[in-house]
Amino acid sequence: MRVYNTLTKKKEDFVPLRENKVGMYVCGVTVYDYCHIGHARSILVFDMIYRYLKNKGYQVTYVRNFTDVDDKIINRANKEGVSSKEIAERYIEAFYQDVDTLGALRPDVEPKATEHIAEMIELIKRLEDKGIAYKAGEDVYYEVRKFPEYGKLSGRSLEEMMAGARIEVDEKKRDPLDFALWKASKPGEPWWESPWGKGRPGWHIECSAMSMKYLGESFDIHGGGMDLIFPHHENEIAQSEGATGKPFVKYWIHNGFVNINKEKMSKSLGNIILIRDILSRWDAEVLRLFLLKTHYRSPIDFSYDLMDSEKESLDRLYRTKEKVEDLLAKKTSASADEETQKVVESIKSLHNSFFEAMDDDFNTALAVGKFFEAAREFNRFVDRSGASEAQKALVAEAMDAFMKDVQDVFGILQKPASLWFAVPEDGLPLPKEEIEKLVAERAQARREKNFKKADEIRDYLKSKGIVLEDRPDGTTVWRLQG
RNA sequence: GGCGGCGUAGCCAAGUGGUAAGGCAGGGGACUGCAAAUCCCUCAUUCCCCGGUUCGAAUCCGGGCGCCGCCUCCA
Repeated sequence: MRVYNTLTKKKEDFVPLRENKVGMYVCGVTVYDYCHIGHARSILVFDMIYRYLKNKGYQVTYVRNFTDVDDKIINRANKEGVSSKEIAERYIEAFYQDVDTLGALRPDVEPKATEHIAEMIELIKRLEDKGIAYKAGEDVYYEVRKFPEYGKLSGRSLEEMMAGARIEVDEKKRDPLDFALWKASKPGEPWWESPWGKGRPGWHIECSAMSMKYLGESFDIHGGGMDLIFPHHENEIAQSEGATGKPFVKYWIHNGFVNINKEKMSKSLGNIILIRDILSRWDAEVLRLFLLKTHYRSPIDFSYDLMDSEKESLDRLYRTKEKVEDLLAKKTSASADEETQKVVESIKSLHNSFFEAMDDDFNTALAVGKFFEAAREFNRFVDRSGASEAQKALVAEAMDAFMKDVQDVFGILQKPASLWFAVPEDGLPLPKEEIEKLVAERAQARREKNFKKADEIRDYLKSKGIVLEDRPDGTTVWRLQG
């Protein structure tokens, strides 16, 4: 398996530090508001990576934190006149609602910053002892000039950054790029006792402290959105390696951004789309497929139209799944004849290509394409050949094996097809009884060759948004349009 | 100003030296009483433009145009 490493700017062979074990840390969210589509991408990209590593047999320890002490939380709390704790708890709960609906697997550990203050203080003390951190007033800063490799992740030198610095010069800092490890708390802010007085941690130190606590001083994968490369991850490296003298992370993985109409989503542009808004309109699997069809490092442009067309794609895969389910239900023991064998081999070969694509830096777009090709092979055999049900079932088994991995790794096609196509009991354009009565009437009319009446009924239902599908066995199924 | 990315069909998108995956939409056909679904064919002689390297380039090099991100909180 090869993985693109932000640190080296190259694809590298993936070799975990400890055989068969993978430690993975992903920067979670600051809990001061509802999560948006950008968070969803990061969550789902790393969910896919976590799922794939497990699927390949690695023993993965996945850690994702909550930043529950931060300026933005404090501001929100003050604005609402409640405690920071209350804000954090509220949005942690909202976060869980969102990720659960998205079908993202829970990480193995989900540490909160406020529960690891002691570890952070410990780490800051280590840096202080080494002379890398300095106290300035009640604050403690990291002295970037003491870490010669500062800038290695983001690919810039201190000199370049100094030249282009738009950072306001803080009198207390020795250097404008120095960053806070510990901040003295102002009145009304949460605080903890520390060797430097009452205060709270800087943002970057929590990830160094928590990742090393749960994964060790050196671990395999650290991920997050592209925007975290600088300064957050750069500072994490400086803190961790500065303290331990050991390489912090082997592979840095960063996902691309979600844009709205080619523009970055931002509060100031007012183009934020929340996860919960999307999930009220589409099933989470539609969003997953939408994201999967673009490589995780590329920017992706979100739009409702694109989601609609992705829904069409998924429906198609579910129709295929429906046929697989039906065939497996009545499977019999038979050995494959020559034609069947050919199709089975072809599907297996595509199944294999799926893994090859995934092994190449998680090329989900290619991998999804392979599954669509297999679906076509399967449909062609099942709907067109004169093969027996037993032979078709053998092909369905090969397709099912492929689909199991797609479900496992991509988190799509997880429902029974009947559930996917199930119509809601309420909110139907017509009462369910009436629809079924009309469908039965039409069936009668068709038996009597009264096609005029049959078509009238079908057109009427169509005008109400109900589509009929006559099966070869004489039955008729109905579905809601799009 | 510094650093980085991108530009492939109507739309989305994979492909980084060997002759353009896949999906959505569209057109034609098979199937069907007619449809729907499914399948087949079709839909980029060409990958932003101009030069160059090469037997061979969407892929490498040089120049240009356009879009975007980071350098400040940010997934």
